[in-house]
Amino acid sequence: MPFTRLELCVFSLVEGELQVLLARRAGEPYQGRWALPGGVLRIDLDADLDAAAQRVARERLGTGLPSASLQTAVGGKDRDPRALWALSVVYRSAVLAGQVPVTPGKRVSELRWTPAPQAAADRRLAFDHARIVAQALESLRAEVSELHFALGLLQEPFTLGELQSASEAVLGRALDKSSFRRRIDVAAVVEPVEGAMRTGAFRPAQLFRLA
Amino acid sequence: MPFTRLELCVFSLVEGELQVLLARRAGEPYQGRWALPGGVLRIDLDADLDAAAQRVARERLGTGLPSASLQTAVGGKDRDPRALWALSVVYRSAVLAGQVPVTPGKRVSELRWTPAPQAAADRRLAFDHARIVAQALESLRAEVSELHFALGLLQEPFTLGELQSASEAVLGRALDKSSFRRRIDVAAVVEPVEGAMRTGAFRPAQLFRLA
DNA sequence: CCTCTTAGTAGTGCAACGCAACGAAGTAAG
DNA sequence: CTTACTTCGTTGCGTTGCACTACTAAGAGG
Repeated sequence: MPFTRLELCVFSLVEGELQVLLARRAGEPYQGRWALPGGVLRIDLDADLDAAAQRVARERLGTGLPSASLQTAVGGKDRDPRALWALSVVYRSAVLAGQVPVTPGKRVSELRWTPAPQAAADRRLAFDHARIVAQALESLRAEVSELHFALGLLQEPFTLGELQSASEAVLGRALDKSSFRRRIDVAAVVEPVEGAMRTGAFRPAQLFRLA
Repeated sequence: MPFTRLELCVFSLVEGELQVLLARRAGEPYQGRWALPGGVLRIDLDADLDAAAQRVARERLGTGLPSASLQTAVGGKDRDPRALWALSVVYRSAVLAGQVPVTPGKRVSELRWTPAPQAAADRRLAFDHARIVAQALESLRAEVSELHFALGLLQEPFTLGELQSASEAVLGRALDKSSFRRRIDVAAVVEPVEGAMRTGAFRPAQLFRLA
């Protein structure tokens, strides 16, 4: 049986930019290096993979991740110095950076938000985690392109302007306002919150929630 | 460490229909029932997950699967009577039914091609394999919709008519000829084999291969 | 009242798609 | 040889979808 781990790829919008959560490793191997938060699979504690992801999140980040979902699996020799053979199940999640209080837990000395494209290309990341981030980022972008919004990236209710800004941050490019609204409309992915408006400096905007 | 297996979801076009390969189980558990061919992960034999998929294919089906690729992973309690906790890595592949000589190997008493939508809904399949087939079918259809053709489903060279028929068999619906050819053209996914034509009962057709 | 900024809505032109029809190239039958 | 039939491959056309531009709407602040 291989050494079996679970890694978390947690995305968030921090300062209007898509960032991924990295953990500084408190112990060997790769002590002091940045890596995805993760832990070993515990068949005595976890009912299934989803439960394992929640447990690992609580242990490493001090919080659960309601929107976590299975991303992929990687496995092979020489992936981890602790074992001849290592298998990693990768979970992906999107959270509100301000809302979810991530605090360094067991085996983590520090947590940091890093711009996602930068982390995906960072060769200094421990293990093969840069490749894992790259793949998760690609998959997140594909979903946002198809208007399957990552629940958790935005707080409900939200305005269409906020939804568009979030999509642009994920995709890394500007979108056309009118096209975006038309696609949102035909896809019927959001519904207006009757009577609720976001008031601010300028014209109030209709608030929406996911349908 | 969990009990770690690898399952194979092998698709093919048999009699113009998309079918999936099922294996009748020779031993317990679920003896005599139909299931996806699979086997335990062997860290002493496999360099990585891809290599493990090839080894399992050779042991159970008597042949390798050049086009196999990772599909997903499932894990949890009570998935397999042999262990408290079982983790399955799922591989997906597409092959030419006639070309690949599948023969029942170790722990398999019989092999059978079953229409994919039927297998995906068959509650009599062992373990949670019906759900796995359903998910793999959905993913295969998404790829064919985007003209990322499953290499292996067709023998090269092929005619555009054959490619369209194969796509229709996977998707389970008819496609428009001129639209299909236009999309193939702009995507530049195939190139003509100069001078090679398929002769048959009627007008010969240009042969193509993947670009 | 005017200006600034953001919210939201047309209009417009191009590209893609579905549908249908047509000529081309071969076989098969009379 | 002529005709019918089948598949291959292309073309034309109406409709739909999409991106881009430009416009109006609504509130804040001077």
